[in-house]
Amino acid sequence: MVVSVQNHERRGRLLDLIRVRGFAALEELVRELGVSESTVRRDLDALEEQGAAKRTHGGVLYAGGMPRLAEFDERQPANWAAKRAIASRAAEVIGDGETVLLDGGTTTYEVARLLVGRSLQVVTNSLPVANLFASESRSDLVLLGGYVSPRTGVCLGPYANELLGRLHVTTTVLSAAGIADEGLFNAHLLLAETEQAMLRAASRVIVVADSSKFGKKSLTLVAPLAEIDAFVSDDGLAEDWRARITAAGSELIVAAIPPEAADDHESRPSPRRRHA
Amino acid sequence: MVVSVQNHERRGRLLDLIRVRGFAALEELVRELGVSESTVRRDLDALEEQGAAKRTHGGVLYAGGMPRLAEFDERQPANWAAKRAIASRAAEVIGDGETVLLDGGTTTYEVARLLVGRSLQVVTNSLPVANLFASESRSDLVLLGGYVSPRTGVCLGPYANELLGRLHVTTTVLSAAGIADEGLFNAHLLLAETEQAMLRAASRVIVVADSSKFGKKSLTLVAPLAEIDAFVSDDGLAEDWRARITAAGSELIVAAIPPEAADDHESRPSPRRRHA
DNA sequence: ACTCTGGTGCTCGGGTACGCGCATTGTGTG
DNA sequence: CACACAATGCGCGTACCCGAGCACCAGAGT
Repeated sequence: MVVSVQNHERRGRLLDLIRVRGFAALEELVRELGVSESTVRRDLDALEEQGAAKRTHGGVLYAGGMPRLAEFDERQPANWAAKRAIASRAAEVIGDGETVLLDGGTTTYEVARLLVGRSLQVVTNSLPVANLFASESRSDLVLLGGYVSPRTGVCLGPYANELLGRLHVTTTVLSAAGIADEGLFNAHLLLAETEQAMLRAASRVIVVADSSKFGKKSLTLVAPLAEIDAFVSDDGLAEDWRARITAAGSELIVAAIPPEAADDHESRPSPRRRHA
Repeated sequence: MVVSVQNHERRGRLLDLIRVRGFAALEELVRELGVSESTVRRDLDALEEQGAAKRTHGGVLYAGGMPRLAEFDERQPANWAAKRAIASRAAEVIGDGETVLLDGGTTTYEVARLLVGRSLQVVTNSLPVANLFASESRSDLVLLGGYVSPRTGVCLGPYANELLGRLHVTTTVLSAAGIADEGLFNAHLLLAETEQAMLRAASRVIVVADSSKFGKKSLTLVAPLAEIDAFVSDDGLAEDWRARITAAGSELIVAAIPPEAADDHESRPSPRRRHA
């Protein structure tokens, strides 16, 4: 049983197309491979049987791809609405040409998404964030090295801290697991050290955290409130916390969770009704 | 257009499901959201109009995805068959529990894919390779930092080299742009320095290169042949080159390019059998 | 209490992808 | 030279998905 080399060659090209695009319609595969629809269909069946691809109606999805990080999978949609609103405001205060240091975390990841395509120098310890900028020619990317935490995909450890000690950035965007009177809290001991190094490396420090983080403590203290130049949160933030932030000498930026089509929305019972 | 609260809430959950899975069938969305098919369809239309998702026949694809690296997009399918065969053999000679240093490049990426799930300590300067291991709990991952090359997605520069100087690994898997009598060649000057550091850090150095690389030179010399412990290539390698490799004191492993569908069986991502 | 409007679910006609079977072609073999 | 086998392409019946239209329901405004 000798399978012709063209067969094998074509399936290689096929899997390559799927692999590169992540998803491909059956029609375009027919066009690009120059064979009939039936043949592509059969190849796709074979590939699916091998587990290399997953068929869908009208196309095929690459399966042998990259696994996903736990933290990004467990994301809660309600929080995500706030995160996106916060990220939008945070991205506004970053100017073109700046050198930006981006922390790990889901909120900073949203900030990073909005910064893609801008003319920036980006420094990060987060693998997901780095992926966003890796192929972006408009911005330079510096990645901190070190041990990579499997759950969050951030680089930790002495190497990252050491490299940070020799860098300077205009703005650091930090995330936090909790914000209390004592200051910023984080759940990871090594990460706290790295974030402290991030603080020292920056002229301006911005903390992005949705309102649920305020009043919570976590494993370890990262920095007192006074060391933070600006907080960005959502409009669910309690009044007393707004006062405490400004009392600590930090700027407070409150993002409005989009009332309508911008995206999903959960709190605020009745924003406005246009029919008067 | 003002949308109700439940509407937003549901669309948020919807987009979140899509975001996490990358792709979702319409049927499962109906089941998990507990609404009718029509409603899901309408939501999907809205989401597509916002550019957040892309509809396909029978499902929906997340659109806010990650851009892809140039080098991996331009991959030639013919070479890829050889690369996969080579990677399969290279992965065999790496034992469980080893500390492996993986270079950037498409061939080493294939090696990395086969190593996912094995019990290993992985060190790499390649962002795509790091992504493979990032969420893998069975193996530890250390990422070299530094400036990230937009085209290839590898970390370069003095920081990466410096960190390498303090590491030791059992096996380094290197790629090469060309292999001539003088030794290994590479197209990138900074990368050559990093690869030299990789050589020094390892007890054993394996070079993976398809047969087309032999006899070619590139921009800069990385290392003489004698410093390489083993070469892994495909059976298209000319006889005189096989002789030259062994004459230089290096082991030569020749992978048979599967004449049939065999390569699909052997180099499947899933099985982690070892016949070493 | 009435109405108006936006949201939801159901249904139906149309289109399209799917799977299967068959004819054809090219290649290796006796 | 004849045969077998694999692979491809085409055609057809079927099932599924899609879009539009319509009826029902719930809440806000009058």
